[in-house]
Amino acid sequence: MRDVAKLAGVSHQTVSRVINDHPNVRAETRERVLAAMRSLNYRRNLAARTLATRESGTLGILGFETTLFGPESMLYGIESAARGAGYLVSVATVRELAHRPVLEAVDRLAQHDVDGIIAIAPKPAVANALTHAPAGLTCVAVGGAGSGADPFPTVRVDNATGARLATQHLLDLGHATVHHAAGPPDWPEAQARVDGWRETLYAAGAVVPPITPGWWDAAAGYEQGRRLAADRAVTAIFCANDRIALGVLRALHEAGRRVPDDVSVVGFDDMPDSGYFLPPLTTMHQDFGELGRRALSLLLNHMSQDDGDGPPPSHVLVVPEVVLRSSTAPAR
Amino acid sequence: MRDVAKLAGVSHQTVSRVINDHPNVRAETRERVLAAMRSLNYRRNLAARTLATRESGTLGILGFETTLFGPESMLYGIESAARGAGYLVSVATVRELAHRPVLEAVDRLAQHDVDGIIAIAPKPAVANALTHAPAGLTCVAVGGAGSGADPFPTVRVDNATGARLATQHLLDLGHATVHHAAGPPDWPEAQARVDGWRETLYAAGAVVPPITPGWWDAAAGYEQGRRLAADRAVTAIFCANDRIALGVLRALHEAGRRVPDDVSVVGFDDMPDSGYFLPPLTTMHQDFGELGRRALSLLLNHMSQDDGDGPPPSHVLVVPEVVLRSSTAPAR
DNA sequence: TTCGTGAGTGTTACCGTTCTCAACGTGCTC
DNA sequence: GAGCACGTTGAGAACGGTAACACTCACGAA
Repeated sequence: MRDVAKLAGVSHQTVSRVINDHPNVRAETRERVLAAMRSLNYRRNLAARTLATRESGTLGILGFETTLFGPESMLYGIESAARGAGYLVSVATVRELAHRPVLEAVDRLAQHDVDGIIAIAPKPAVANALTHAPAGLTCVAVGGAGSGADPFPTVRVDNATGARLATQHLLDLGHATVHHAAGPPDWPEAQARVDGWRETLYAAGAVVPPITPGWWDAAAGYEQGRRLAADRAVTAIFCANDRIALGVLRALHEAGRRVPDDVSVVGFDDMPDSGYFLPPLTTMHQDFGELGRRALSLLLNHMSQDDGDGPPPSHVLVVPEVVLRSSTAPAR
Repeated sequence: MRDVAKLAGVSHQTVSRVINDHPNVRAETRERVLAAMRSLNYRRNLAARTLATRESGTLGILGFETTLFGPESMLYGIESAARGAGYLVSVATVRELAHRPVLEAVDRLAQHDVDGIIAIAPKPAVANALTHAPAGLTCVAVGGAGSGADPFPTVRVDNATGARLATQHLLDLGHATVHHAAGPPDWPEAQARVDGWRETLYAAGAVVPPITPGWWDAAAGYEQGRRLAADRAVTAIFCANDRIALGVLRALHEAGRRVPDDVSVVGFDDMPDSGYFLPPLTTMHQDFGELGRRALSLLLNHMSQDDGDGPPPSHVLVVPEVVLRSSTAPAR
């Protein structure tokens, strides 16, 4: 920077002003400085800037170390949006969604002076830990299913509504009731899907079948599918996600129950290849990339106005949509 | 830091020495400093350290903005290993695997003073761009299929061998020949799989069926599957990855050709739920997390010895393994 | 004419580390 | 007992920017 200043015949401060688009610089001077910068191939040193301003131009993403489809695809949405806003993203993952590890991850990010954090927070432990983040560090939580009164902005999927839509779709097809292949009971998103499903059945005066605790993958879905396939009364199944649905489909197939002729199946997520399951899966579409972008814009919003207490945190709720394919059919 | 020094009754320099585990500090002094640090809840400012040392404690990952399974799951392997080594990872993604965007992404990372870069480099454009990275910035490429003589370290999957194993497995089952549902022809990894497949057929004296250009997803697999299903001579198909295999399975099913009774199918990748396809997919297992860890350790290795020209770059080659499930059976 | 005002620019301090080098014991060797 | 190496410590200068403030003009109003 000193070299640039010398070459342009100005002070380093003027160079700084040019870099930061300060208005009070004569156009001719600015040109001279820009020319000098070009000819010296000057690049501003971000570390020095960070030291002086306490702003790093970096955003932190707090992730969950696993191969769940949702969290992964969100990363790209966030990253590309962040790039557009001039930020780089750093990732810190936790192996376990517990208080301590999450705090440590936040700490790692804070130590690197991130300007804000987007936390993938599918379980309350993450959100709780977030409230203990250093003051002045803006956080946004995405995922999970909170009270809607969290002390920080959130972006969430309206899982209950999604589940209602899925269940109603099956009821509308004439099924007497709808069974549910549930996710892990300690995940609020899974619980919200159970709630939406159950409410819809109540409202329709349908029997509410029992559920068993599960997990998000096909293996767990297969287990549940075996249970459900054994019961000839089952004609419609709403699965907590597409991977579970994949397992359920296999179990039904092995039991000789045809989909959708004998049993209708609905998934949740609309992951990339669910249109190629056997049969192609009717499911609830979620746009995770969009979710990430929304989270980012929320974060930037709150970062810019975090002086004082500011307005109450915003809460974005995204409603999934039904994607009709071939795994559902009218009850016979 | 000044406060810590004052409280401990030493100079700031001594505090710095304690932080950096400099040997020449009296044990008693060190204790005093550590106590002061604890009581003041001192945290070293990384930006200042970066400014002084030009080392940021951050590693860059150059990714590809898409939902391909491999690249995604590598991230977690890298991140957790990096964490263990005391690094944070920053991610820069490109939308397009071309020269310019890749250079820009490298540039973004360089501007944030990353100490090294792991580039997901499935296509040569990435590797080429990497050679133009700023001098002194250590890079490692993972993926793709280079000459084995790249100027930087690489971690690669031995796709040709994987394809050979898959093809041989099908030949060993008694199939006269093996058809191939290929990936995109301009991706070296896809090409290597074609090569391995073709060589194996040659060696066995089997007919080499024609292939058509494809893509990595189930939709493309479905297209290829329809073509192959129409040909009653097809009894064995080696798919360039599991997603393609999913599409192929659907196409075969719709054509009334049973798997594995009429046709055997093998995939590549062993993605999480391929054991729950209909039928469960025999495939080539790749451990992407491990790939990421290998890449990281290679990077750290080369970073520590990058003074001078150092030794020639290492090249790691990982061989995939056959995972036998139910989509293959002896020819009838 | 005189003074205030605001645009344009420079000067100096400061952000929180590490690096370089000098200074001070202390114990050992000769 | 003098000289010397070495372990221990400190003072000051980087590192490369930004912030705060002072200064110089040109211009318009009093």
